[in-house]
Amino acid sequence: MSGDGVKLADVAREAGVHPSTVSRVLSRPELIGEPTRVAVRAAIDRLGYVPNRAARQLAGGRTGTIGVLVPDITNPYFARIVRSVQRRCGASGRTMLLGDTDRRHDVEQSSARALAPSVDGFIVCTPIATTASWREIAGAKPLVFVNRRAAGVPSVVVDQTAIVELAVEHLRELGHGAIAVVRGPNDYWSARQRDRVIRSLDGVTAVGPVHPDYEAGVGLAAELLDVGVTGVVAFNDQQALGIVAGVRAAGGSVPADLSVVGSDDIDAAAMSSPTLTTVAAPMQQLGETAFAALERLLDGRHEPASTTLPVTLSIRESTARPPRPTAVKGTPT
Amino acid sequence: MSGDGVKLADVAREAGVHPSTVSRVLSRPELIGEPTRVAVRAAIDRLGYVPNRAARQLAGGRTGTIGVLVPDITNPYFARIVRSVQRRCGASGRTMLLGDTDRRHDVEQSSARALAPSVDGFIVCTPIATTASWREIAGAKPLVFVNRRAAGVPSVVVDQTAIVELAVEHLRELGHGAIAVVRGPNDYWSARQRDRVIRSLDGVTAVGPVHPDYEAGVGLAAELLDVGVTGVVAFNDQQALGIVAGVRAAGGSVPADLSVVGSDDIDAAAMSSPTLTTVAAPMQQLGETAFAALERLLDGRHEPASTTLPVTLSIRESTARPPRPTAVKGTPT
DNA sequence: TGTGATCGTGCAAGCGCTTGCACGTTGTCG
DNA sequence: CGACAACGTGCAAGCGCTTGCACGATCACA
Repeated sequence: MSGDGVKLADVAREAGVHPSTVSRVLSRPELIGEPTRVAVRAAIDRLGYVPNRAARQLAGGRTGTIGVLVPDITNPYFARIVRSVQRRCGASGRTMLLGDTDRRHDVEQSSARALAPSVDGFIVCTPIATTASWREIAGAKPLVFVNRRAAGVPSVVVDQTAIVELAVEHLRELGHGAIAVVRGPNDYWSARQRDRVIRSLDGVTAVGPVHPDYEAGVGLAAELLDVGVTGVVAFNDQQALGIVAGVRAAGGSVPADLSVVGSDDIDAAAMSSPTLTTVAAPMQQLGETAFAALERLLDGRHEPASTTLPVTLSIRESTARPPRPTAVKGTPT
Repeated sequence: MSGDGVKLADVAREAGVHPSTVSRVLSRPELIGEPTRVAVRAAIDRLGYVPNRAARQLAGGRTGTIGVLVPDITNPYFARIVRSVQRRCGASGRTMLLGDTDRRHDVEQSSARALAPSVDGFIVCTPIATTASWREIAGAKPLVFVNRRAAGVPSVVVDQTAIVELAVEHLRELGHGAIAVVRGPNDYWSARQRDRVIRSLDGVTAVGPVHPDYEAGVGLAAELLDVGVTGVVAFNDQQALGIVAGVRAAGGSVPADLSVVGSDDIDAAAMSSPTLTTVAAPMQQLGETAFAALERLLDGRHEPASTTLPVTLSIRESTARPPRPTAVKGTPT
């Protein structure tokens, strides 16, 4: 009821024990005898005691807080990750400090540095594949990367290979022969992964690099139509939606003139028209896995392992058979 | 460069002054003589000193952190607000603690309580219009409401009246006579505001209450078509997009058969097809204004003022002239 | 019944910083 | 030229909690 302003000492007095005993009931209950423990617990919620984080951190060194860095919280992809991390935090009594780096690479580093003293560890979502300066931070504080791998740093990524393969395979099955895959920015880790796959695929045209957003997608549509492909795999859903809009603006239609596959499966993919066929990324799982990995690090179980999460194809309306089945584009024999 | 592990005392030694002097250079520089101040500042960035938040909070009482509570961070509306608050925080050297309440009203209260000891104040975004228990919290910690008003608590809201009026007016100008306005959930503050306006408008049918999301919008479409309205004002953009999809699913078309106006202007509104005419809410400004209000509170300038932010109509493709201009629906005279 | 191991709790020293107070210097005025 | 006011800086007492250590009680075993 009261709740605020109650401190450890008050609880101790109420329970008739020493403050340190109360402290231990909270942090290492197994050390305290059953009856005392019960009494202290009773006193705690009778008084509505909430530990003072600052004091706890100062004394104990641990903050009970983890920092999450994302390039842009308004991007539903990251918002989903953040939400799942936040939930996990709540469930384990931690709090989450969010840092939106505004897509600026330099901001990432500086906000990491600024947050560092107030967090136990970081979950860093950044598409950009620079590693050097992160090592310094990762060395000092536990750190988990999301969606980008770096030797020696634990990370959770989405299977970029599968994204491209699933999408292309789907288009092929529909009968598409001339397929384009849009490349992402050169400095994206995921883009590099995909590039590798794209190169390994026959009869697939790489387009770009193109920025993974709606506007860029719109701008891309005309080119795609010109090139004469009948199916395209966008870098993400926003871009895919842009392509759809661009095709329409150019007087074409999706999927009649061009089949479009997105990537991620953000909410808007199911809300668009036509609804977007896309390779769904397990964003919630990304967050949860990253959180679990970080917790393990915090518990001292060092294991800079990297997890790759699978993706699934979500078939909707933006893909269909090509105007007329084209022959597989390849080197004429 | 080193940076971490450097403490006040180190800086003091480096600069050849007493720790308290360094502390004052940081918090109340005007008390310190010019030369000393300069020397200390130099020492600070030579060593890359970053103050320890926990210690600072424990000693000073202030946390330098503000808590932001939102119902759902994956909702772009709130994401935008959060981002703008976060930016302001960064600019003023504070940090932001994000609490996603998962749309659960009970979670709001408990996470507020849990966060309370580690923040200087709150920005609370909650559509639900319960006040009682918040008073307790607001009494203890500075608090600013976003998008809901409550006597005695400073708040920043969007002009709900204008939303409905602008939208209806726009439809009328296009020649619509039979206009429906979708009501929001009864416990939303904004819904109650809008209800008042709706009632005051002649020839406007209130529909609902209907939940403000995509699915609900889809479900609503058939009913709207049946009722015979030619224009509808949705509660928000997600719902509007749902209505568009629902109309299409029912074999109709937007805006040919039904003009749809959304509210908020989330990114998806411009990315949908047809693009959505909507009443744009200044989400960034919402966040900034709330932040400014909270800062003023923190500075002791008590002023439980309430700000109402204006909205603007964004005309796009989802509204057009009705099939054929209908007579204004009203009581036959 | 004596001895040592085991368990439960108290004790007190900080964690890194802020801040009211005291003290020594200058500068100012009569 | 003495008294007094700024002014600038040092001093030290905490803020609320954690934790290594010490200590008394209890128990098992010989």
